[in-house]
Amino acid sequence: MKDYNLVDIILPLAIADVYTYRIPLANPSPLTSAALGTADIGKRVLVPLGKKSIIGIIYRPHEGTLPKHVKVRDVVQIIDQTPIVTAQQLHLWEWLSQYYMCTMGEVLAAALPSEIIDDNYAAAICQYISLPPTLLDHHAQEALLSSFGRAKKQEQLFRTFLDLAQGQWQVERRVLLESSGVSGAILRLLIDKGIFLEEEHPISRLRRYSGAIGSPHPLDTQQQNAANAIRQAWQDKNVVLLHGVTSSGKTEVYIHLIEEALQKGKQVLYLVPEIALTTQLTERLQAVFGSQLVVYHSRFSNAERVEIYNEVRGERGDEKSKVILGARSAIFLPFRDLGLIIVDEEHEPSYKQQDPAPRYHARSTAIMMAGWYGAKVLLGTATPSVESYHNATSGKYGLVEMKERFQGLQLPRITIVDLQRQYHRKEMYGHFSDPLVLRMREELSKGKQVILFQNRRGYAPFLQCSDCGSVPKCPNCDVSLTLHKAHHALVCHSCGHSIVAPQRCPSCQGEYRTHGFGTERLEEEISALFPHAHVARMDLDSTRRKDSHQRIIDSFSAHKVDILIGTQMVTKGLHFDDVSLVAVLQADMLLNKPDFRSCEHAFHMLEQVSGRAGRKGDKGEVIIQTFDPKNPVFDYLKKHDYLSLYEQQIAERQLFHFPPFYRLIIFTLKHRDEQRLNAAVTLLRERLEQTFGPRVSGIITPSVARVHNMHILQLRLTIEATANIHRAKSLVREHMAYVVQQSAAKGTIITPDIDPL
DNA sequence: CTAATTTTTCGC
DNA sequence: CGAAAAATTAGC
Repeated sequence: MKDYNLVDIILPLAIADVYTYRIPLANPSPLTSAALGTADIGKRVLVPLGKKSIIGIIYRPHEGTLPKHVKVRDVVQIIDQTPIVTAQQLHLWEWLSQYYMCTMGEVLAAALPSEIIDDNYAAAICQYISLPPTLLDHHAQEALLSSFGRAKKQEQLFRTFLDLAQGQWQVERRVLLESSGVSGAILRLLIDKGIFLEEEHPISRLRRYSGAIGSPHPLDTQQQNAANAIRQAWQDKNVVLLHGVTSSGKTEVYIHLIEEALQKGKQVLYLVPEIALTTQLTERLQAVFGSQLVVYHSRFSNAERVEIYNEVRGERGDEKSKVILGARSAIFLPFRDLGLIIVDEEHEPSYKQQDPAPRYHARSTAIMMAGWYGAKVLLGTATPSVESYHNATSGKYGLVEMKERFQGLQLPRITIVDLQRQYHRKEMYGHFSDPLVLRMREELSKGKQVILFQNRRGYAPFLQCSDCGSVPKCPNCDVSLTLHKAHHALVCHSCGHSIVAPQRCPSCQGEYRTHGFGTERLEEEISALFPHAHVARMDLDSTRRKDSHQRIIDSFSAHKVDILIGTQMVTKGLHFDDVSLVAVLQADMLLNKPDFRSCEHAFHMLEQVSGRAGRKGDKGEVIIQTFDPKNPVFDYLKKHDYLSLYEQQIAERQLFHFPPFYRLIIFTLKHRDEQRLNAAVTLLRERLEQTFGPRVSGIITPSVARVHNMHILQLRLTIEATANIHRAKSLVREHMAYVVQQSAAKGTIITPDIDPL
């Protein structure tokens, strides 16, 4: 007769499998019976691991036999009264670890705020002092005051309480002691006498909106039609793609659909690519949903994340936390009644987590979740990803279009400037072409604002000695160092390594010349060209400090700044009424990436930037400077013709075996030692080729072939979309396991990236 | 992830 | 040659 149960525990570590532990049943000692509740799935447990103890999650009862060499140990403690991870969450974790080829532990570590896993989980407590019911009456209080007699301190304490209580009959303990100046011992005495009651309340660290709540704006005809079409499409499809041009008023459509989900008692998950960049959206949602809205992203403090986690999990009927606005990691929250998931700006690459595993795509994951929860998904964007548009036109998703800008706003006029011609004719001021300078002058003199976009930070991407031609490189990575003039530094944008910028070439004493330009350089040129304009720069360097990002936006919004220079950051959903001109200083970097998505990405980004131009009244203008004016992307952009771009892209994707017709897996192999790396990549290629034949690429040298002193090589596996992907992945797993076992390849780190961007 | 164990490197 | 540093592996 066995006196224990075996359970599989997920540990928050990168270990390949779940570990099995025993839950003792018979003859519990007083200690263990107190520590061991029922071992339900989803509860946290404290288990021994090596010499230490660690918290994990009960995953399932263990089935089958264990390998001989493992000696099963006992669970130390079952931590929770009720499970903190729902069955649906565990299902999600399972799917993620299978699909994206990572361990359950890696998913767990990403899914739960670390404070839930670290033992220090208790909510912060605030102690309040209140009165027993018998003393709530005024006469009873007077009678008590006169009975204090010689006990002056006690009387003083009680009077202070009455002053501070102000009808609430509740004062924070700390406040009462400080303002009465009485010692804690006196307070304890009165509590023991039954004159005061002591209560503990958890303090909330959530900054919950408490301002006025308004109703949603009424929808115009186009918005009304869109909302109806979406409802209609949801009748027989789970996912609808809402393709609406910039400022067609998609947000109000979302708001109406969210309201409907809330009325059915459902929760709503509203995903955005970067929560820090969406103050305007947050404010709008708060104005409608008030305290029902919570904002969640991974940069919140752990305490806040734990609190949101618990509230989302809260019991049915709880009026709070019904709408969760979050970045991609919000998919991990313990929803009870998820009815709607909105994926705003669905084309944004930041929905895919890149570096630490799990390398998941929040859009794909949201669509899977919707199936399990019986929820609906709305993908919204002005520039759909080729994948989503393909799914929509092929009938897998519903498709709803909004083609007019809200209140009859016009789409901006787009002008392409040929840089080669401009340089040839010497019609350039630094990096500004004549036509651009001219248009900036005109707009600034009219009191309008200008946004300049350059997707590169720093002063110059590299220096070169004019005598010997040497270029300062990062000692740890295969990249040149970027000059940051303000800090007199050369910085590696790959690993962050930074050195003092040398005045002259250390080997030949030659002078350095700068090559290329970043936002910092533009800022310098602008102040020479427009000495009277107020200029601000928004990039990673100027927004390091907390709130500095918001401060730049606020001052630009308040028109304290005339010209805003920035990287990608300025392209994201901000609305400024006075911006009449947006310029892209050099589009070529976007176009010339060796990547099958570069054309699509360039279109997304340039279309998003253009969306910043022209709000009220006039038609806005966008000037794009490029050395490649004949690139077809510009024709699509000029006409705001997404459809033609899509048709051209999808044809190319089919022709060259790319998604959505084929699935990709990219293997990145890293090793400090180049020889071992070469051995490993050759081995892996051989093995893969045995089962996948010509679907395996040649060895790929990435554009940065060494980072942090690790050499990097890649392989790409191209699998037909119709193939059995589970079978393929299990073969891939075998090959990877085999290669890292071989002594010639020892120490190679192989990371598979499923559906790479 | 941490701790223990094995391998490599390095200084005298 | 032995100590110190780095790499590797086990943990249920």
